[in-house]
Amino acid sequence: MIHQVKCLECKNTKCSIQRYCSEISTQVAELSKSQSLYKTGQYIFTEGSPVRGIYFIYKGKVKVVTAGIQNREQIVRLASEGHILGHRGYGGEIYPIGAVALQDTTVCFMDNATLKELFDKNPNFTYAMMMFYSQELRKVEKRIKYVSQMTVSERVVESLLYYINTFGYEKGSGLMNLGLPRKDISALAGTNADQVSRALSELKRMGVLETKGKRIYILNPEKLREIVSDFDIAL
Amino acid sequence: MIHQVKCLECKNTKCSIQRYCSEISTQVAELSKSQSLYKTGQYIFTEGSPVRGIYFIYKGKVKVVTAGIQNREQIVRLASEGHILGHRGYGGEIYPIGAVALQDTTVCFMDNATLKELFDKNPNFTYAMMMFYSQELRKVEKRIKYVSQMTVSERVVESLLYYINTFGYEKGSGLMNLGLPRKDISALAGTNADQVSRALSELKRMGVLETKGKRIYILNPEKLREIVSDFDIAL
DNA sequence: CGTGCTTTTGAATAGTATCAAGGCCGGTGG
DNA sequence: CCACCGGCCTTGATACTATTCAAAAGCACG
Repeated sequence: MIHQVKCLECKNTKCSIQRYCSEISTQVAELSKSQSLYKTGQYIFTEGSPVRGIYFIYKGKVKVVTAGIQNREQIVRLASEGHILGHRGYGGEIYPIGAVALQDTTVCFMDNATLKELFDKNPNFTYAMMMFYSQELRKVEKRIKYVSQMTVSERVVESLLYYINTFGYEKGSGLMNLGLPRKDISALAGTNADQVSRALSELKRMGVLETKGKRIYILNPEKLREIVSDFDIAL
Repeated sequence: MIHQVKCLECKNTKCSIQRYCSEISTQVAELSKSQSLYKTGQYIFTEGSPVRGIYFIYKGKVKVVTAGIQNREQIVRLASEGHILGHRGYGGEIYPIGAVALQDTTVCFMDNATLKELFDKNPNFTYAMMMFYSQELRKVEKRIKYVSQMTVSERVVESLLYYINTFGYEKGSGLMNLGLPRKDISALAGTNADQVSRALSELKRMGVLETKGKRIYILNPEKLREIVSDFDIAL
């Protein structure tokens, strides 16, 4: 629990609460909302724990994970400022996934009861959330498609693209923000660190990127997109 | 367009409209709803076509498909009586998937405008649909997990289980309703017919099922579940 | 400068897709 | 009723891809 930013004063324009809830409701929310800081590597909530509510990322970067077979970590989603966490659990008993801070991250939390009250008082908010879920569903299904039909190298490329779309990279050098270890890339691509290394070496030979230790520099994002262009379906 | 069943007289208790919309709204819906019959093999809507609204299965069985690489068909979902179709598209421009009747199927159609009106007048309906989307999201993510971590044989087992959960099978003989060709099983499991055949042979040797031509008899559903029990996560 | 971790690469192994051939139905027409 | 045909199913051989294990090299940190 840290310095509290009130919804009414919040500058995060991506937050659905601010956009779709009337002022009165926002004040209701204020009462029950809490804001917390999580340090790099810390769990915001864990897979299998009871659903207490929904989180909004105020600032920071997060990976959403699930434990696969033999407890191998699988990254389900990357999220940053303005994104919602824990919505997959809403309506269920326990969170089917966990969320880990990739850097120091501030999140707003709203418990189930408050959330329900907001839904009841703001049909527009409910509608907006429904549309959000619908969009998420389309995204996940696109993901299913590439997970099941791409080769390992292609999945690595897709992961890199997803990564720079979500977290960005330095326009000049091409350095990817927040050096993601190979282990994380492999958890995103659904393979192991060895294969990621091979795939990256191949991409180096093609001249689309450069690596210096664990740092990855994207030199030719266009060419990256070309590699997986066959899979690009309308979202 | 066939014999019309009015929402108010509809006996389909699974339909969300009937459950969550007030009587007045139901009458509004009545005006714009249409009901159509699709013959086996016929497309209810195709991937890539503009989103006109949402479909509800009144009676029948449907597969939801998407074209993969090299136009290889991939089955995204199986649906039967009471299930919703086309909701993934809602809020988007075009349907990201298509729907094909697996047997003669009657569906109710509701266009975007009517749907929006129902949402506006029935917050409970919006809320129910939101919860539905949330649940769908959890399901699809469970699917991602098994698609990316199971072996081919395991995916075939999972497909069979999914199939009998959705469409059922004769309790006595174990005969699966609606003989699904190997090609469809492979489209569901994300592989080809050859591999499905191998997996089925293996299952035959294990004594969990029997085949007679294209017909599949499930002898030991419990043992089937055991095979993939490592992947069972809470939904 | 070690020390420990991550990355990279090679080699062996396992798993999967593809191709081809043969067999088994299921339907059609003589 | 039976013979034929076409399509689907099954299975083997082969090529390819991915995983695993092991070892060496590189980097980060004290």
